[in-house]
Amino acid sequence: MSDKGSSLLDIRKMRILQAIVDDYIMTAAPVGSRTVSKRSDMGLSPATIRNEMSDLTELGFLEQPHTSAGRIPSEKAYRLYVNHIMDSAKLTDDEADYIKRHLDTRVHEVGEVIRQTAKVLSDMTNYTSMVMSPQFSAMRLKRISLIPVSEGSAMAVVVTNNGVTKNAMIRVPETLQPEDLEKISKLITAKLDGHKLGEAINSVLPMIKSEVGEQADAVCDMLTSIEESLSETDVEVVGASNILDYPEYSDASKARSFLTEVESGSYLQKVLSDASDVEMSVRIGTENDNPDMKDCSVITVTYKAGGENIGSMGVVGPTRMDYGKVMAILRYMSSSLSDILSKLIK
Amino acid sequence: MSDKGSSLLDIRKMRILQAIVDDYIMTAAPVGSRTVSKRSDMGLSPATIRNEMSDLTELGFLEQPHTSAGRIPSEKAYRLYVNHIMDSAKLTDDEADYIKRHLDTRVHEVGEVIRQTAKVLSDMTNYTSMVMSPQFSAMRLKRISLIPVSEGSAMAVVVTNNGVTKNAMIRVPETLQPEDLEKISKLITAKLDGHKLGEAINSVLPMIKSEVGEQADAVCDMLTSIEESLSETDVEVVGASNILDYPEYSDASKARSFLTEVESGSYLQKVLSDASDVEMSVRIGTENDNPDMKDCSVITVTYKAGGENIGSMGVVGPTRMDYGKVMAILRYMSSSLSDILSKLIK
DNA sequence: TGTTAGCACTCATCCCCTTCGAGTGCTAAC
DNA sequence: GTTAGCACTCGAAGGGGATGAGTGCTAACA
Repeated sequence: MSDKGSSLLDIRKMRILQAIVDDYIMTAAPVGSRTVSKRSDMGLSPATIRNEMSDLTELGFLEQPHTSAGRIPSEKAYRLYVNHIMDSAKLTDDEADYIKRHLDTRVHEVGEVIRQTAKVLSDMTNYTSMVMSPQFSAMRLKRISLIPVSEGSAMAVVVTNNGVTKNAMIRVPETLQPEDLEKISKLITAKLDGHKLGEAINSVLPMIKSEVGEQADAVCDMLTSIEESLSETDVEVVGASNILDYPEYSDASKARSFLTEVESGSYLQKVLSDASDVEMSVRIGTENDNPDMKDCSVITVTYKAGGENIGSMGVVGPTRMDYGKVMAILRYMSSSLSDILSKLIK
Repeated sequence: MSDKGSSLLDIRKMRILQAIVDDYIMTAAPVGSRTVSKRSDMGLSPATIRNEMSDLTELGFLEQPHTSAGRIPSEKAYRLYVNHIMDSAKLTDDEADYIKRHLDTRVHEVGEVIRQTAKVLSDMTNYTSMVMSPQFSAMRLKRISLIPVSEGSAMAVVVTNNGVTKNAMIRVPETLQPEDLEKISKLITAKLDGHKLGEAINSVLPMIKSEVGEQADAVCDMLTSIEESLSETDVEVVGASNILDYPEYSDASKARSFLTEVESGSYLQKVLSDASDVEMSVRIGTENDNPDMKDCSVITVTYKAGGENIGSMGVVGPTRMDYGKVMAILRYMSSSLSDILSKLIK
């Protein structure tokens, strides 16, 4: 049996597989030949479907929980479904409306927008949503202000040229006076203006050094720890408890390990970071290299501001996820968020 | 039968009740007379215990799931237990050690300390923990810096005299230039220095007004929205999924409503705010005026800095909670956190 | 040669029934 | 007042059918 790539199933098998996946996504119950025969309007008898399903099982697209149950899709099936089969759903007018109404464009702070986005995403999909805040590494700086907090520590407020801000507590030499910090702020703001922080450290720092004289080392340390702080990305996760609505997580220990993993956030953060350059990515089941997520799928999209990718967001749910709907929602949300941010941060 | 206040059970009933509550807290299973007779070294036969248990049931301290099961404590019993019966446990050396090792005193940022505290609290108790960040209303200001972000918006960084910081994005008139903001920052910092923000708005504002002339209204608006932002208290919640370890939450829908409530955070925030003046408070079951929390108990303590209460933290778990241990841990953590903050923010 | 009806077979689920045992409440004796 | 004894209760656990959804195979059909 020659397997010239999994996409080369004949049309009929494709349609049967689609019917099975669609049904299983809705019901979470193994799908039998009779059901397929009735639901897919192909005019084939259950017996014929059975033969095809048997083939599909042999090819690894279907699995049988036990002899006399129906079939459930394998990961391979979901992969094929996502890549080649599924109807790429359009949002209904109601759904688009809902998003428009709940993403309040009057909000004027980036963090608030991020939180709203996560909330809407989770409410609409009924899965767990996550939204990464815009990444600084891609943005150009406008200003860095050092504000004295106590002897030996200061808060650095970094503002980008598109109006996103972030703060970092840093240590400063105790000898530095508030006025010194103000001077340094002005100096590094003048020098860094328009650069990205990462490159600034290398190319601009030497120039700064020559001007600050004895405080050169201190300034260098400060910039380094600012850069460190800024490279930490915040992720807003909402709706983790939605997972309990799905029967595959009715087992408390499975739910527990999912929720613990989500609460720690480290894996999700990694996925979002990794996905920050592909427009849309889908990880199905064990494609997540994390055993706690082996029964989950994670779908991410990037969002932009000023034509550049500056962050990503996504949805986590059971592998039996409504891929079409979620992908449609994510696409729409991505462009909504990009619009809002572009306006917000000009 | 005269009931002169629930605390007036005779000694023997108290000890029996204690044995039952202790056992039930450990096992989550109804406790029978034989068990009590064996475990409590009172040298009484099961039959005698049965008579007492019957009385305790009549008095409302015990409940019977069904005729042939043992008894479980009622809320009233937990209340009595907490108020009058339980041994106020001491931490073991191991536990105290664990806290010392994991509350890193070298951390120099308040938010980080809060997060660590919540993590340790949840890890040690295996319940859900929550820690409120220090409240600004009680603290005196040292500095307010306005940093231009984009036309029409600025970030206000507020620093208290004990080194706690918080930021707020605010709108500013588009006509204001960066230099104006700098001037205003210096002015309000000079005037507000040492005052609490709330009182400052009323007493200091008039003075400021006279000095800023035409910008008086703008400054007033700015201060008002800063005050608004600062009065929002952040709560760090950790370990929500721990609840799934307890059999009383093996029912998915119960777990779901608990987790949803916790995720929203609004009730917990309310509890922490309400509890901010009593050293330790315990809410058992329906004493929480929130139906989703009717099977939970919430214990809170306050923490201090510079001798003043500036925040609170707590633990949420099933009513069958290890009150003695949790209260001991909270007491210890409260003083640890107070110490750390007092040092950190001098 | 692909499609279909027919049929025996499998196996999880449901329901009923029994058994088991932990626990109670009552009574009578110590 | 305390305790042993005993009948009674009732949930939990376990053991069959009965049910029915679904399969795979075979033989007939177009």
